[in-house]
Amino acid sequence: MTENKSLTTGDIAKYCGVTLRTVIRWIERGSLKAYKLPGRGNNRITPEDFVAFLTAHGMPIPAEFRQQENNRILICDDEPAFAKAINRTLARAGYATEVANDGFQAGVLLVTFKPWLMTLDLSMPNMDGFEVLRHVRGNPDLEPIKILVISGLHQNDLDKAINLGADMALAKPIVNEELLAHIERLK
Amino acid sequence: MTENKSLTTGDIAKYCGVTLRTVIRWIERGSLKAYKLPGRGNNRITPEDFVAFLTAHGMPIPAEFRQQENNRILICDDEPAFAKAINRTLARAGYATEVANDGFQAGVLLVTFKPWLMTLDLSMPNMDGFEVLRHVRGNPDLEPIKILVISGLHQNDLDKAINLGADMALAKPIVNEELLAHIERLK
DNA sequence: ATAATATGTGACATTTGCGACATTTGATAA
DNA sequence: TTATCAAATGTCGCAAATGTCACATATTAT
Repeated sequence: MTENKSLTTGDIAKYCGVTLRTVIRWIERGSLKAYKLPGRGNNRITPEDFVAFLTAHGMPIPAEFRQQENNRILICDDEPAFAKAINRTLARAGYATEVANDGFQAGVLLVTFKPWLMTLDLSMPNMDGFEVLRHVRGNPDLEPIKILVISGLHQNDLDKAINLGADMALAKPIVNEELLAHIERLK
Repeated sequence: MTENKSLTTGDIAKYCGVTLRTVIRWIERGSLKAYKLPGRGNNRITPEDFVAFLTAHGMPIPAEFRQQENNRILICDDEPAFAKAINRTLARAGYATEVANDGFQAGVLLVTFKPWLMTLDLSMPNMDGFEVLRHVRGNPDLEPIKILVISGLHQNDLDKAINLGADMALAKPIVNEELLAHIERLK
């Protein structure tokens, strides 16, 4: 539960190498958005507002506020057995993984799980991989996610996937070591 | 997830980024309205009193307590013409609408658009409406959204949809006035 | 029923807001 | 360069708000 905790003026002061008094002045001036507790009006700042403030002023962002990067991977495959196999490989390699068995789950997890990479199986009867690819690349609101296509289809389908914005396209069968190497290279 | 359940001091503390002790002090001072359980007088706060408290002090309101404005509707239909027809009807009636043509869009929009109601066509070749229904009702993290199923399938499919958690199931063809009336009744 | 978890309370420690004033910073003109 | 000025930031002290800790007890889960 430590992840979504609001910050006090003291916290901000430490992060910015500045006095608490100064932080309060920033808040008073409106540069830093904050809300007040009912007591005497002690200030609280949400992490989001803090990073917005930092980026707006070109200030360095402390490591703990940087988005956790390059460790969350979403596996999109409608065949549970295959998805499980990939999941096991990636989980063993230390990645935090989630599996989507259809387009709906893929959409939800893409937004809530915020992966930096997704593996996408094109040859799925219950879910059009090309369509997912088109949506993700066509929606600027979605994270600039890396997409690694996996497919048992023909080479021209892999090429088509690349043209649609996939960062990498692998043909089945997949060798675990190769998969991990390709993911590592996409970082 | 957002039932009409009373909140404990611990809940409030987490939401406000504050200690349980402080919450009790707010209650003692009268800033936060609460009632006491018979046992030792443990405090309980109704969601209504909580949001009243938050707004009164300019504090941010957590997403799960934000008032459902009952005006955002998500239309799930893979047939653009039919989706457009429903969209026109709902937009004219004053609703804010978004259209999802496949499961992926439905998943993304459900999370980002946060509709209070979704219309769901079951008879879609590119998207399994039953699967969407199952996912939405099986995922406690998703909003407790109202689901209005629209289908050209047989009556037993409508019944199946109701069993899966749909709040209403209408058979095609749809009469605009009836659709609006049913939506109004679900509010 | 029993165990695990959450809550209330008091005493005490720490942090915070704020005013008044000192010091630094950066720009500008002499 | 130096002087000067305004804005921003730092320092100090106090009162109020909030946090911490231990423990008894209520509530919830098993």
